[in-house]
Amino acid sequence: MANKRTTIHDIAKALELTASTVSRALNDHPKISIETKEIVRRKAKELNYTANTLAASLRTGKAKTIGLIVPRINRFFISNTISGIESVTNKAGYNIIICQSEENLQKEEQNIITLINSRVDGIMIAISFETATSKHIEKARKSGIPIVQFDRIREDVPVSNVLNDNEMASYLAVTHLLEQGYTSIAHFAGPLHINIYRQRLAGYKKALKEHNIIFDESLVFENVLDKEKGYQTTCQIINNQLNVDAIFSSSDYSALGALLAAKQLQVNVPQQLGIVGFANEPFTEFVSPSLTSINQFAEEMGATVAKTIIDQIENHNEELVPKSISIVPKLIVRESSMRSNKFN
Amino acid sequence: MANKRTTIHDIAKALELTASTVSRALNDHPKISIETKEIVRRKAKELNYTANTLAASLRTGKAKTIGLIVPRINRFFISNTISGIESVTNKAGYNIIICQSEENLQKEEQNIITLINSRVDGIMIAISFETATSKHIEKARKSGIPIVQFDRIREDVPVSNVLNDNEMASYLAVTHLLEQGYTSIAHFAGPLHINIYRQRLAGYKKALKEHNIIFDESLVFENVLDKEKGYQTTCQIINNQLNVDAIFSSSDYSALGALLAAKQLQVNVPQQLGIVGFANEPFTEFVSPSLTSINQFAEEMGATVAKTIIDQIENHNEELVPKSISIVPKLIVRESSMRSNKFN
DNA sequence: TTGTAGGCGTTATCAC
DNA sequence: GTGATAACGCCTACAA
Repeated sequence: MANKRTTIHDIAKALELTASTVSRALNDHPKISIETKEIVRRKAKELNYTANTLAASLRTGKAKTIGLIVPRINRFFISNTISGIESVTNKAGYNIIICQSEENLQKEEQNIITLINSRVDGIMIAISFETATSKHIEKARKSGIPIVQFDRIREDVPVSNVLNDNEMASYLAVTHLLEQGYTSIAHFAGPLHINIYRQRLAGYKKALKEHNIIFDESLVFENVLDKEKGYQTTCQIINNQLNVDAIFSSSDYSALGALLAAKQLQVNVPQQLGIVGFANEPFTEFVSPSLTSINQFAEEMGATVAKTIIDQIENHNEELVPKSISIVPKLIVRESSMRSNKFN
Repeated sequence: MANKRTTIHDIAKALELTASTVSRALNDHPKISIETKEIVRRKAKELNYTANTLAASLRTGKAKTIGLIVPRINRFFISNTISGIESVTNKAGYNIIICQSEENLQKEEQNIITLINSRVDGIMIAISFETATSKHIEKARKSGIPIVQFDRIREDVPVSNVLNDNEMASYLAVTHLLEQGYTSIAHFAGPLHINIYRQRLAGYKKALKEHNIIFDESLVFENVLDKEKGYQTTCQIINNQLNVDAIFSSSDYSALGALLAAKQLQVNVPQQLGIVGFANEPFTEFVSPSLTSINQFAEEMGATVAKTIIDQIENHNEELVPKSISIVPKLIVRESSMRSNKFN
């Protein structure tokens, strides 16, 4: 086993050169002769030299590493976003260090500290459900480290964001339901202290308003994001004979729960109940009836996030103006909301 | 903006101490008085000090960082594995740097170099489809860096592995089909130069043998892993009237393709055709009929991978004996393979 | 075109 | 219990 790794000094010694020359040769410095570069490279390979990025980073102050904080890695949307991020960062020569907050504020705060200690060149973050403060992000920002927020963000932190246009997405979804002849649309919302769920609600309201339908608060069910909640809430709606002929859900999972409840209670989807979910999870295509949903272009979002932070890192204008980049999601119409086909 | 970050020297100066003392105080060194520790900590907080892990790593030779190479992050099984890994590494104070090989050998080789340059303390890897050589992994291993392979591995590299017991899983699945009265079972395999697909085939053969069914090579379809391939292959099987009454697939996606083909060609599942997939993707539960599959306990696998590499890093016995850890997956029986209920 | 010297921020090893 | 000093491996003025 190689007890000690070869350094540029070893190469220098073997070649009767100095470490500086070796360093420059390896970095393809213009003022080093081609021959020197050649022999240095050859020797490096021969001695199994591998550069020590750590030392270089310490010296240059640039770690060529970007931190990423997400609530959970194993979510369809998130993992696809990460995939998009990695593709871009990798090409640009950056590593990414990934942390999960596990929807926990304390872990998120700890993650930020860890990343700062690792001297990452920037931080990309999607906040946890619990994150109802901006202190930790502000602290990082004030320390001068580039930050980009995405998807779930704190709107009071003046940094660049990459977001889906959630309001537009909802608007499209609800408009679609209205055009299909549904008139009394319930909404399954998430926690409304999180931007994305607030925006989805806003789009829902906007579409209603445009169709002169009065917003009925009792049709908004907060915190209905998983299958069970969706199932229970839908059972309630049906059993209590609430006047509801469609559901627009902020989550495909609760939409699925709605579907299962309807099936069980013999309510026909889409005839008696239209359903639209959110996120275009893979299963939406395969359930029966297939589930109308919103495709969020996660990989593209990830790529945009990565490009934004890299741009910020490399063109570090002191007076950086935060950008807000919006990606327009797409409504994917499927069976669960297609009533008109059969009627018209 | 903080032009320069505070260092232990700044703290030392402010307190009329030396950097060594500050360093020791911050690291809770036993020989530093409690009072000193207190004032140092206070001052550190006051000056917004954040430790520079880079410098410490350079000095100690330990980066407290582990590299992870996977084919793609955005796969259900992989992202869940990563989640399990992160939970463990985080708790143990390690960062993880994630790279995607994108099923590409060249990228995988590059990833290894990058990780070595970053002086990671260890590497966890699941190889790409293209990886038909072990050179790059061997090179890393010989350089003395701890490596753990998982899921998709090169069997000729003498390092520790964490694997699903794919053979057992297949065996369970096929035995289940046989017990349901299916007698002529086709197998959708993956590329057979990859261990997991070879093992799945082996389990398939073993179950057949035990039931005295002669293995028929023409019923094994290699490289049928996605929905389209599954669909096409199943259409072929049905249209050519091959004598097949069940399909055991190495992938839920091709199993889904089989399901769709059967539906379209009016072949009843499970009565005329039993189907079992692999991986227990979320959609398997929701398609109709629901799909029998194999649950792989990805998070647990990830946790095991992380524990294994950390153990190896921290108890670095020169003569380390590679371990092979096997996790037994679970057969999840659903509608697509339950014929007996209706017959018996 | 190459060499010299110094420092990035820590920590380890001696001293005292 | 604390201080002085050197070293981890690399990069970069500045000098030659």
